[in-house]
Amino acid sequence: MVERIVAAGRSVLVDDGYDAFSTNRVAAEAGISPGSLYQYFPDKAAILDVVVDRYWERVADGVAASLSDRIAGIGPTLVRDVADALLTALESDRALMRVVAEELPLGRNRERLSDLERRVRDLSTAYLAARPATSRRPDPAAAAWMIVLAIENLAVRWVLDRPAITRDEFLDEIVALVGGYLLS
Amino acid sequence: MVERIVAAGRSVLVDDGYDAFSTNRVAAEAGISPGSLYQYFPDKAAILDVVVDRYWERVADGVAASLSDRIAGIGPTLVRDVADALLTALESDRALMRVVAEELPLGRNRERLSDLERRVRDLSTAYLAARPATSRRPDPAAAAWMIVLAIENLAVRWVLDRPAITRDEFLDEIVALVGGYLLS
Amino acid sequence: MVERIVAAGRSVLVDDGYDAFSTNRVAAEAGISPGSLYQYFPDKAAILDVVVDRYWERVADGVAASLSDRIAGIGPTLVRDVADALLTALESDRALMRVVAEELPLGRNRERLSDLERRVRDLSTAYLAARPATSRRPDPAAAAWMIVLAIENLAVRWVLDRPAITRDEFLDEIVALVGGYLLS
Amino acid sequence: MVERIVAAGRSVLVDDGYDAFSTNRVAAEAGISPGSLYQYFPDKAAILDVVVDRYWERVADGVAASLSDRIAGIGPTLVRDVADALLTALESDRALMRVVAEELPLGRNRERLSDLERRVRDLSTAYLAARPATSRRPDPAAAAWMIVLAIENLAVRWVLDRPAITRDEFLDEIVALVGGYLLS
DNA sequence: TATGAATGAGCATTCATTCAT
DNA sequence: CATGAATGAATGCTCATTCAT
Repeated sequence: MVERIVAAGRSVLVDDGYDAFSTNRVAAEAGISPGSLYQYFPDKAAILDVVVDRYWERVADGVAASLSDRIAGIGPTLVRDVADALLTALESDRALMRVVAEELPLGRNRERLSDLERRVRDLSTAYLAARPATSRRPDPAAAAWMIVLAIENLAVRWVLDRPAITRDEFLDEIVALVGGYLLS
Repeated sequence: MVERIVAAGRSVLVDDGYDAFSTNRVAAEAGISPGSLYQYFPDKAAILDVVVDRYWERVADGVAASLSDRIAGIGPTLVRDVADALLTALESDRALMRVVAEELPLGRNRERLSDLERRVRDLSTAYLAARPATSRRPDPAAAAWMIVLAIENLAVRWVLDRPAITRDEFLDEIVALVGGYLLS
Repeated sequence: MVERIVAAGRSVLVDDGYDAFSTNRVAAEAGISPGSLYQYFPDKAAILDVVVDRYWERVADGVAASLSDRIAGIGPTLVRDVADALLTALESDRALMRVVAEELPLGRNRERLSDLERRVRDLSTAYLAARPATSRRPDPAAAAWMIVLAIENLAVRWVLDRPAITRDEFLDEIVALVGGYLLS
Repeated sequence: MVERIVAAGRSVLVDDGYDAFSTNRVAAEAGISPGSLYQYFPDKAAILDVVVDRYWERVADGVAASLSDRIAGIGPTLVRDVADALLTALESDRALMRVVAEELPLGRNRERLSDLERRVRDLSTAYLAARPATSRRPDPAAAAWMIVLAIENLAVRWVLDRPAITRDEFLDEIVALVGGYLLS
């Protein structure tokens, strides 16, 4: 039932936009009564949160999977593969992403997003600290912070804005950005 | 009077948040009657737009000033100076920035922000195209797109998240990021 | 509940006039909250329409009943009986009629009223066409139009203005008006 | 200046309808400031009243002229001529009449209209009382009341509804209506 | 006299939430 | 559990009127 409501929430968000995301609308879409919503969620914001969380969770899972794949045998394509995974995850539901990224107050995304960022950042920090040869940056934590946010944001914008760069070119640029940064 | 209303709008936004940004609340803050708002603005959104526009305008002006200062005698500190200017501009009203960046639907920021991005991007593209020596990146437009968005977002996040990096360190990292990228 | 609202609407109209017919006023009179109005009516106009329609419906029903009673055995008192029925129906809620006729934009009454007029006119036209002996008027449709409007308006004005003519005298005059007209 | 305002009021009424008849709109149309309206009229209703009064005054004048023309040498075409004059007067500003008759609360027309009705009714009563031969109706005042209202309303409706009767036919019917009535 | 900015009570309408059934 | 009618505070906005200039 929670599933039903969350799915309805996603539909409303994608089909009608954030402004139409009212409890009545979601309940109607879910085929239940407005009152029933409150048996499963404390308030409207909680429904939205779950819908949004689910999205970022999916993204985080995609990236994490790629990361743990790679962590075993770290290779020269680590960055590219992670960025690739991020792009793939982001694109998995572009309709929802558009609404989430453009119509929702950013704050609503923050907590989930911070989790993802923190996870990847911690991993990166550890990686950089463990392999001094890969980086000339003085502060591994700072470097990880820079890299993670830069990649995340560029990936989001690339998906959203569809600039005149192909996916492969974009990944090349990401690799260049990270590689050049670490070694300079 | 427009000033009074805009100032009141900023106050409400900063003090009470986006959800409290109602016409009555703004009018009360401005010490005028709700009806008077409509002598100067066609509707509520227009007030908000001006408040937000003013902020981004200030940011854009700061960056543009730094850019035109530097363009005369381009030196090795171009990137650092621009990033510095951006940070300074962003920090000029951090309270407002927090609300603008976290509570407002991103879409509302987009137009103004896109202007700024485009201006800086075009300038950067031209710069890169004119001085092939500064960059090994194959596509100047793509490189400019990468750099501008990366700097912008990192700067915003640095101001917002106040991570454990000093301002100077952060600027160093930005310089390293851009420099390393262009030369790799 | 629809009944409750319509009754409240009538009360407000009768007691406080058209200008006081606000959704809040009607809701208060009905002892419900403003929001509840919208569970049963799409907007304020719809409430007013029902109140007014109900009145004219009652009038139409009264006249129609008298008409179908009489149509079986048409007699010399047809006109008098119909006018009598009209008067009775009109008088059934004189307080409401006053507001409906004097404070409402005529346009709002027109549709309902036109229905009633058309029904009676069509019946009259058929009657006159079928019995040439009853009328020397060349055009039955035109004659029916004249008669119906004349009676309707005179009846409304008699009820509203309460002139110095008794009900019976008034009905006599109506009979004379119609009778004289048809035979001249 | 009063003229200017009244003319502006008429324009607004005719061009934009009763709902658009706001003090600001009228002032703008008159090319003056809203405040100046109140130098010449106590309130909005007063402006509307004058606009409407002017219309009915013109109608009354037209009818009165025809009446006094005819009163000298009364002839068999009295009724027809008066009805003709009424029609002409009514049609003199059909655009305004439409708004006045369909969008305005009837009450607003009443006073002026009552004047006209009373004048014609009194004249008719006197006429009928003075010439018993012209009427078999027992009560001249009642007969005058009937006739005046019937003609007035039929004329208004004829102008408004434009039914399938020519002007001449309509006048014939009016004559038949009145003539038949008085002699029956 | 003329102005027009300022007023502010009032309006129709929405919607997250509750609770009796 | 589920319902959905009922809620009512809150919203954005209007406009007849005033009054300092």
